[in-house]
Order: sequence, then C-alpha cells, then structure tokens
Amino acid sequence: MRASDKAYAALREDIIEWRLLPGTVLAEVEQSERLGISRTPLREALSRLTAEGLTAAGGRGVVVTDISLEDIDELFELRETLEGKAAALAAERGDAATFERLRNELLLAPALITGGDPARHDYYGLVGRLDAAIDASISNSYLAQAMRSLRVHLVRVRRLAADDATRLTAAAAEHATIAEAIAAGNSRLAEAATTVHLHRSLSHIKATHTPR
Amino acid sequence: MRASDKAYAALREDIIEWRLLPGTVLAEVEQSERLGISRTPLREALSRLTAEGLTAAGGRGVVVTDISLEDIDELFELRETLEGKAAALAAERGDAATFERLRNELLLAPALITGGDPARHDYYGLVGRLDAAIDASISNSYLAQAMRSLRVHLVRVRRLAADDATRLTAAAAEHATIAEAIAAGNSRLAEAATTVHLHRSLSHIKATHTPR
DNA sequence: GCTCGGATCTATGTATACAGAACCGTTGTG
DNA sequence: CACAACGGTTCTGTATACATAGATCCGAGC
Repeated sequence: MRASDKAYAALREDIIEWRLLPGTVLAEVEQSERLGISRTPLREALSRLTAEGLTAAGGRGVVVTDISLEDIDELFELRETLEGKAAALAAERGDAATFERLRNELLLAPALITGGDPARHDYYGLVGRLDAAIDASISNSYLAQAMRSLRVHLVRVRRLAADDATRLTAAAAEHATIAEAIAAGNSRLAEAATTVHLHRSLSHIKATHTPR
Repeated sequence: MRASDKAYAALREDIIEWRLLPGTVLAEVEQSERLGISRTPLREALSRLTAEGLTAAGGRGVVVTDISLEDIDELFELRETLEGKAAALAAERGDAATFERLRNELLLAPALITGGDPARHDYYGLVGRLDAAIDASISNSYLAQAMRSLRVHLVRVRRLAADDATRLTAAAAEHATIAEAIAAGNSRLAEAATTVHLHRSLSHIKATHTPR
C-alpha cells in the first residue's frame, strides 16, 4: 500500500471516529512525523480529505471541519433527495429476487440486533449489502458517486447518536419495507419508504444527539 | 496565484474545451514541463482533477475520462434530481423580488441571443446569475456542492452540442418560467418547470450531438 | 518462428532541501 | 496603557534528487 493511502486512511478514520476533533489544525510536519511518513504523501492525503469536505484549507494548514446541527439537517435533505431517487431507480431497474432475499434477511434481523456485538456487526453488514445492491441496481455512476461522498459525512454524524436496540429494530423493519418495495418494482413506494426511514433516522439522531 | 492552482486551472480548461481528448495520458514530467512548473504542484492539480472525475488514475499515470452517451443520460438523471430539488427549495426559501427581477430580464433575453456574440455572452451571464440565485436561496451547502461538482461535467457536455439561437430562445423562456415559479413560491411548479427544461436540453444535446 | 526470461529504461512514489509567506511575540511610541 | 510596527520563528509551497515498480524490448532457447 502506498504511504499516501495509508495516511489518508489513518486520518480519515481519526476524523470519522472523532479522535481528531473539529477545529484541529493538521500541521504537515506534525502529522507526517506522527504517521511516520514524509510531507509529500501526507499532503496528497490532506488534499483528498479536503476534496471530500472532511477538512478545509484555512490560511495556515488544514483544519478538521465541523458538523453543526444545521449541517445535519442539510445533509439529510440531500440524502433524502439522492437516496429517494436511488430507491426509485432500483425499483425500476433492480433484480427482484436480490431484494426479495435481502428483505427476508432483514425480517430476521431483530435476532441479530439483540444478540450482542458480533451478531450486531452482521446486521450492519446486512444493511451495507442493501446499500450496495441499490448502488449496483441504479446503474448511474454519477448518482452512486454523489451518494458515496455523502456517506462519509453520514458515518461521522452517526457516531454522534446512540444506536440502541430499539431504534435498530425499527430501522431494520424500515429497511425491509424499502427492500420489499424495490422487489415489487414499486418505485413510488420505494421512494416514500426511504423518505420515511430517513426522517425517522434524523429524528432519532437529533433526539439522542450528545453535544460535545 | 499558486503554481498548483495555475496547473489545475490550465488542465481543467484544456479538458473542458476538449483540447485534451479522453484517453489522453497526462504524464507528470511531460505536463510539468509544458506548464513550466515542477512535478509536485502538478501532482496536486492532477489529484484535484481526479477527485472531480475529469481524470482517472489508471495503472500508469492519469488519463482524461471519457463521456459517453450513456454518461450524458446518467448525468442528466442526477441533474434532474438535484436541480429539481434545488428549484423547489428556492421557491420555499428564496427572495421573491430577486427571482421576479431575473424573470423580467429573462423575458428580454431573446434580444441578447440574436444580438451577436458579445450580447450572447451577457445572456450566458444572466443564466449564470439565475443558477447563483438558486444556489444562494437553498441554503444547503452540501446540495450546492453536489451541483457544483455536476456542473463541471455539464460544461464539458455542452461543448458537444450546437447552441443555436432557436434553442437558446426557447431555453430562455424555460428559465423565465422557472424563475416565475420560484418568485411565486410554488415549489412543485418550480420543480416541474426544471424537469421540463432539463428534458428539452437533453433532447437538444442528443439531437445535435456531434460524434468526435 | 514463437515464447519465455532477463535487463534496461522510464515513469511514478517518496524524501528532503530551500524559499517565501504568514503569524506571534516583543518593543517602541502616542 | 493601548496600539502599531518590526523581527524572529515556523509553517506551507516548490523544486529536485533518489528509490522502486512496472513495462518494454532484446536475445536466447525450444
């Protein structure tokens, strides 16, 4: 693996996990020494992070960007637009059998959620597979790219909220509804189910949001 | 201006204007000598271009990405989603007087379009101001960012089509309709007018598309 | 004549040195 | 006592040298 990739992955992880808090100045020499590489690959990593919006180039050095409550609203507004469209397209173009299978798995998900941490990891993987199946079905690389760049920020937001078993169980049911609508080829229902799911997620995040 | 900014602007311009054709390999030493800078700032410029999707990092060096007919369809699919939402939000949140003024200017636009090249430049500026007014009204930086990254590719596509006076006159009327709907605060109409406009644009581009 | 292997060469990835600019602390003056 | 200007320090921006990996080409062997 290239040193710049390593630095990018490490910094991105640190930012997403809130180990590097917003406002932190990422000085080049300091970070390059911390990561054990030279400044050149580090600069490339910082460029990529800045392009993604995780950092911003201020006058002196790059700083970790903040996510305010208004940002979360904006983020979900865009997310609703993109994922709603994606779900509708998946309903039109996706493979029904694939989503039918995902739906059946999602209906069994509550067992995973209450089953402790390793099983819960399986649940996150299952949701990820639903996302991936939608991505693959839409066959629109630009839309897929836009959603990818959104998800980076969403992971960051998610870490602010508590994902308790109650909410996860409800979310699994919502996901199952989305999968069912896609499998049935009902694009309007798929979009509506996505809208509902995202509103519930947003409400939950705002309710359990822990100010830093 | 920094050397990397200069290189970025120059390469971006070359790609958008189709002076650097898809598939062209941008070798680092070659381009750095052509632009009169060293490899370090050039690499940063190439990173930015790759992040935007104008170039792609292949096994050896970065290559200028292609835009196929399918890409144009995908591009407009996403564009319809984003700009439709943006127009709707602008109708809800925008300042009516601003869009009323833009509408009145757009109604006078046919005179600019038939008035030769310098006047036509004014027309493009007017459309740009409508875009900027919508961007400012939505007050959603993530959505605005997504639209910005889309516009880069759209400029590239637009150069493939012939923008004759007939089409531009029709487009001006469509833009005026959008501005009117936003000024009236009618979000559904604004979204519908945007959808119509984009479909017309896409049809025109595909009809007059000149295969390279 | 074709294929496989090695050597060479070229382009990218990384490190480092140097220059220029910005920021902070200090000092001098109003 | 406050504010501004100046100098030092530190950081970024750029250039260049070096290492490394991949590709290409030539030659030998089958």
